[in-house]
Amino acid sequence: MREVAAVAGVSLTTVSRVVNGADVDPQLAERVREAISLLGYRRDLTASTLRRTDRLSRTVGLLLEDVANPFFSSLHRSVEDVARERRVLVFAGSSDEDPAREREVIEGLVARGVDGLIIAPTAADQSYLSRDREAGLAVVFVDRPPRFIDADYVVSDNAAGARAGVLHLIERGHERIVFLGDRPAVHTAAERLRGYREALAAHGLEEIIHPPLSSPDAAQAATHELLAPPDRPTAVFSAQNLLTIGAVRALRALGLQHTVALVGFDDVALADALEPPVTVVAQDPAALGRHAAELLFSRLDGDEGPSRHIVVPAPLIARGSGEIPP
Amino acid sequence: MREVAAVAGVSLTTVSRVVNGADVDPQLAERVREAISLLGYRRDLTASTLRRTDRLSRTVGLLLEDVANPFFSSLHRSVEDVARERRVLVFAGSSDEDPAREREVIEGLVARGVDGLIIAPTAADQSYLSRDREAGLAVVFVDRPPRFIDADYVVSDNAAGARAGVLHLIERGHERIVFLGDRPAVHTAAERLRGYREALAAHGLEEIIHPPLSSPDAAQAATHELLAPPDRPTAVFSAQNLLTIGAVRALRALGLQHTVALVGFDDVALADALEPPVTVVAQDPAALGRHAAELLFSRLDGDEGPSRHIVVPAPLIARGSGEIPP
DNA sequence: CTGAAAGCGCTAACAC
DNA sequence: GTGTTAGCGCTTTCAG
Repeated sequence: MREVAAVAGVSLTTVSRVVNGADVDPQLAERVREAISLLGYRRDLTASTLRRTDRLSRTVGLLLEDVANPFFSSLHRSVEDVARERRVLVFAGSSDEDPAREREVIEGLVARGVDGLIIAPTAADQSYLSRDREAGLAVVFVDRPPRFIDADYVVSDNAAGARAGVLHLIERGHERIVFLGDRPAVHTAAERLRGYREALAAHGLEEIIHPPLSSPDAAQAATHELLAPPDRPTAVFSAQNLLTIGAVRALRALGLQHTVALVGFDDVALADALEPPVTVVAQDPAALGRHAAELLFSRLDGDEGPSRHIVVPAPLIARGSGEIPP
Repeated sequence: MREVAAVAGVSLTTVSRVVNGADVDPQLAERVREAISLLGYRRDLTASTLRRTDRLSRTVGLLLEDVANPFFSSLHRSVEDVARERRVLVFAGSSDEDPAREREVIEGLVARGVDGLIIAPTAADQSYLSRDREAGLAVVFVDRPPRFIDADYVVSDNAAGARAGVLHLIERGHERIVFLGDRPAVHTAAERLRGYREALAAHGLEEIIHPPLSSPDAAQAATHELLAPPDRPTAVFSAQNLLTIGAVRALRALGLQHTVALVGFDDVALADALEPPVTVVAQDPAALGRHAAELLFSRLDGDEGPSRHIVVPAPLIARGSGEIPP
């Protein structure tokens, strides 16, 4: 920048003004631009951030459970799209539902001066962010609400979606419906379990809840074991995309895919091309991400209103597997 | 930091030394640590980066075609895992195969002072990065080699994988094998097309190449149209994960999934649970990402050797759809 | 509209 | 081992 100023024969201030699009004499501005392209100069945004009054880095952090899970990766993409319109870059990271890892990544993000954070929280408490929020950090939670801190969040309507999925089975005559889910310490898992319970309770049916599962393989093994006679359940409700994949594999391996009904929470690629196609309660990860990002940027734009909570519906998509009779 | 120094009754330098783990009198260090936790002080890495001699930000940029494509998102995850071991954070972005967007994102990344870049290139020329590399930026290309610049890269063995996939069909007696692929301007698409051609040429068979496709829907429509009699092809080779999804849907819609053979390049979730299960040439996105990240960090660690090129094999996984006879 | 000077939060040289 | 001083590259007063 010093060189640019020297070549253009102006002061550093003027170069800065040109770069930032402030009012500058057109002739001078032109000279500066020539010098810039001549020298291949590129502004150092790190230094800029350090000095500016607003301290903005045009950078946000996105902490998900796993960037490789299709649900989260499509959420990620929609956040990126909103950020891009504002020339903001996105740090992405995975917590693997490990609270220590969550904190570690977030500390790193904050230390690097991100303007805002979009977090799918897994820790039992996010109050450690309060101080940073007071210091101007914008924070929005997504997929799950935060705990012990009042903040914006965007979630799917997990309980209602699960309830609708299970009622769908009950209405078709199923009475023995097994629930496959993640650890209920996770908000989404707990809510989906609640929906399942409410649906069963409304009809006086008995709960069949498998202990928490966390991978397709575990879900496959669990399904395999649960579907052994006697008293075989007539339907399976799997509360998460990866678990649905395991359940599908097990049903197929047992040759029961046309016998035992299946409804999954969260859509899965190719679910519509399976035999039978899989009925799901479809989340809208792109909408979750978009809303979260828009909320975040509205805060960065100065919106100081009370915290906002958006609930995105999760509609049932009947495709076949959920319509198998008992 | 000034406050910390004041509270602990030491100089700024000492605080800096404690934070950076340099040699400090244990008693003083303890006082400093107390002051730090009392004040909730967190080092500003932006300022640190600006001042240090090595100018390292412990930050890298990852530019993919689309962070939401399962192939790229799992590559992303493995890059994150390698970076995490070094406490390096990852910016992720999508180019959508748009060269202008590629440059735009990369400029943003460089302006923010990333230490290195992992790029799945789509532009016709990456030589614009030369200057930054001379200035110490580490750059590794992944999925596709760079153009007009000599640099490290990690790719799948696209041609050999495609050749093996097509030969697999030929060996089973297929003579009319259609190719569905992306624009051949993209390296991967061109290589896979080459593999297809070589396999056919070796057996004197005629090429049936559909014009470039870029979405599952387009692939579905194309497949639908191609499979109309007369002269219906007896096998389909789809050269990309999203295109395979479209092809599967079309075959199913036509009721031809057990009649027309299908081999896809790149694995797809639930491919093994389809009816019939889909035979694929499986890429290893995690290995691509891991190698790329390790290469990048070895450069950042000072490796100045000649550029290295890693080719990851893409083995065929026979599952059923590729073994349907003509 | 332009320039000189101060300083963002930190680390590096150097002296003590 | 520790403190003092200078300065990374930029933006922001404040004078002109």
